[in-house]
Formats: sequence, structure tokens, C-alpha cells
Amino acid sequence: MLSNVQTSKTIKSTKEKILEAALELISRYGYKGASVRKIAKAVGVRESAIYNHFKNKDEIFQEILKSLFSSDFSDFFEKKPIEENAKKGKKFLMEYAATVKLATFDPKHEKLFKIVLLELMQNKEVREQFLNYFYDNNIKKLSHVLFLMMQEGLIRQSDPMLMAREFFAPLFYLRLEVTLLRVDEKSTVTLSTMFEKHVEFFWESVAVRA
Amino acid sequence: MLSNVQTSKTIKSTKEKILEAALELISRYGYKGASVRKIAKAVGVRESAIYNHFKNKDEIFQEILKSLFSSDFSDFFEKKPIEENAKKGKKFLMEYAATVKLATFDPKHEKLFKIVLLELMQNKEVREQFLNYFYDNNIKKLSHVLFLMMQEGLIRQSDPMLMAREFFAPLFYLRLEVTLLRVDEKSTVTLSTMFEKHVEFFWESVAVRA
DNA sequence: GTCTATAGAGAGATAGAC
DNA sequence: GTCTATCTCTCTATAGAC
Repeated sequence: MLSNVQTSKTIKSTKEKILEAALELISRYGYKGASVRKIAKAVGVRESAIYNHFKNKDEIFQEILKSLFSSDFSDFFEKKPIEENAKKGKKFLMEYAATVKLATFDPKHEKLFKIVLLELMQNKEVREQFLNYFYDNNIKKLSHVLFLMMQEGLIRQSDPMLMAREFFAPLFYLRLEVTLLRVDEKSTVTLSTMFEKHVEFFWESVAVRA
Repeated sequence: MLSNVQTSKTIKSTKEKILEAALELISRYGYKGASVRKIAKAVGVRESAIYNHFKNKDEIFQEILKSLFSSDFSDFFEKKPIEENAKKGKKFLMEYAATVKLATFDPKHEKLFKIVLLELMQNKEVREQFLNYFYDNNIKKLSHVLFLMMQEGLIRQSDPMLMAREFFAPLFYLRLEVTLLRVDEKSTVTLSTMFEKHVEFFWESVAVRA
């Protein structure tokens, strides 16, 4: 697990250090570009020492893969019953967008997102996790909430699945753009306000006026 | 230029063959994964022969880079004056979506799109071309058309730039999903109808009812 | 568990014969 | 313009001493 890496004062084991260095390097250079040499150097050990903790390079990557899609929204939908969320209407969508925005600018999540982008075309596992993750955790659950909102009469009738995609896609594209700009350390101020603007526009598009 | 590669009956020069093989291999394995060895093998010559046509591997990639963003929409906005497009309303948006759909399923464009995805995080040039291309050729020009549609009273008043993003992002996300599915030769039938559905939904969201 | 040393494969690129 | 041969570098991974 990479989750308790940040727990301060922890005396990191070599294994933890390897995972940390690998995450950093792979998010920068991709799987191929992040050589065992570079990882070892970043940790401060010899290459051979790596193999005391992992069978091979791929096992390091597999360990990181586990945390790729586990964090962002794992408990976003769980913390409150979905019916409650639906009643909140626009407020819920704002919270959702805020969660995406947070993940976009959070260093750890940013690294994981970069790895997804880097390996999406190369790694079948990443590809399938990507498609499933966004489908299940975003489109599918979103569509459920939207369906309930339709029943509440808050938003207009439409295909909930389609509507969920329409809500989700601009957030994804926004996240992609921000991530790319940040790679080159370019300003993202214009884009960072777009998360909220998107929700406003979307709500304007679907809300049923009383 | 890669543009006349398809001209049938052409006796392809070695240089053309190299570019063709490189396009294929890079779109599959990325720049790093497409080694000069593999390219030479695909062409049917020795590695050293490659260097008679290109200074180095990077020069091959640069040649391909040129065609990355040149094709899709280069003349889509040019063939008709923008004012005419605006008057067509929903019909114009349908044509636009159809163009994206066509590019999504066209083998040549698909390869180029894959290369963009593969190198987006690795190559600064690709990154900048990506951001500029989608901004200029899509968001910016789209926003112009949408602005005119607002003036015609066809659609509701809003920030044209924001609206252009809202129209564009779902198409991009759709293209991404389709491309990923096709890598693993999975069915894309459900998604392929989404291009039109998106336009319907969008129009429903912005159209001014008479 | 870390080190040195090394194997073995694959990468990009060049020299020189034909 | 293509070939053979070769150089040099980097990569993943292992053996064996400490």
C-alpha cells in the first residue's frame, strides 16, 4: 500500500522508498523510461538491492497499479446514501466537481493520473481499469444520482447514462488540460475556475425551472 | 508529407516505406518502443540503410509529428464561410460531430491520435501542439460559430468559449474511449451512436424554443 | 539486506566495402 | 543506397562475497 507513505516521522523501509521513487519516476518518464537503475539511484541503493524487495521491475509497477484507481472516488459515493445526494441537486454536482478538482491538483493523485495517461495505450491492464473505473465509479454512479434527480423533478427527463457522460466528460478534459499545463509549469488559473463554471452550465442545461 | 502515401500503384521509395512503418510501429509501441531495428525489419532493409534517409531516429519522428494535427479539421471550417455554418444551427453541430466520428474510425487518423496519446506526457512538442490544436481548431472556432448562433437567437446566451468546451469535451472523451476499445478489438457499437446522441443532448441543452 | 561483478539482450549510430 | 561489421551505451537480472 502506498497510502501511509505520507505519515510523517515514519522511518521508511527500503521497499517503501522504492515504491515512492518508482511512482515519481514512472509518472515522469513512463514504465519504460523509469529504469531500475534510476529508481535505485533515487533510493540510494544499488540496482541489485531492488531485487531483494521485488521479483522484477514489473512487480514494482503492479504494486503501483493497485493504487491507480483506488483513491479518487472510492468513498465519495459511500459517505452518504445516494438518495440524499440526489435531493441536493446542483449542490451535489458542485461537490463532485470539487472532488475532481482536488484530485487534479493533489500531487499524489496527479502522479497517478499521469501514469494512467502514460500507460493507457501500452498496458492492457491500465486500459481496462481506466474504462471500468470511469464507467463504474463515475458514469454509472452519476447516472444513478441523475436518474433520481429526474424522478424528483429537479432536472429534465433524458437518458441518465448519456447525461452522466455529458457531465463527466468536460471534467475529464479539464483535468487532462490542467495536468498537461502543469507538466510544463504553465499557468492554470484560467482553467481552475472552469470546474465550477462547468457545473453552472450543466445545471443551466438540465435544471427544470419551477 | 505522408499525405500521398495512399496513392495507389505508387512505387514507394524506401523513405516512404520507412515513414509508413514508423507510423505503424510508433502508434503501437510509442517512440521508445518503436526501435530503429523494428522499423528496418518492417521495411525490409538493414538498420544502417535507415540512416541514408534520416539523420537519426528523431528526424523520423519529427516528420511524422508534422502530420499529427494537420488533417482532421484543417479544411472543415474553411470550406464554408463561418456565418453560413452558424445559420445551420444543429445541422452544423451534427456535421462537426460526424467529422470527429469519421476521424475516430479512420485508420490513418486513428494511428495519429494514438501517437498523440502515447507521447502527450513525454514530448513537449506534442503537448503544445495538442493544446494549441484543440484550442485553435476546435474550441476557438467552435466558440465563434456558437457566438453567431447566439446572435441569431438560435441558442441561449452564455460564454461561447465555455459552451464550445462543453460541446467539444464529450466528443473528445468519446473518441478516446473508442480508440482504447479498438486497441483490444472490443466492440464499439454502443459508443458509435453516441456521437449523434451527444449533439441531440447538447442542442436540447442550448436551443432556444420558438 | 546490501554490496561488487558480470552476464546477456537490445538500443542508436557509424565506418567502409560493394 | 544497401550491405556487413562493429562500437558504445543502457537496460534487466543474477551470482556470490560480506
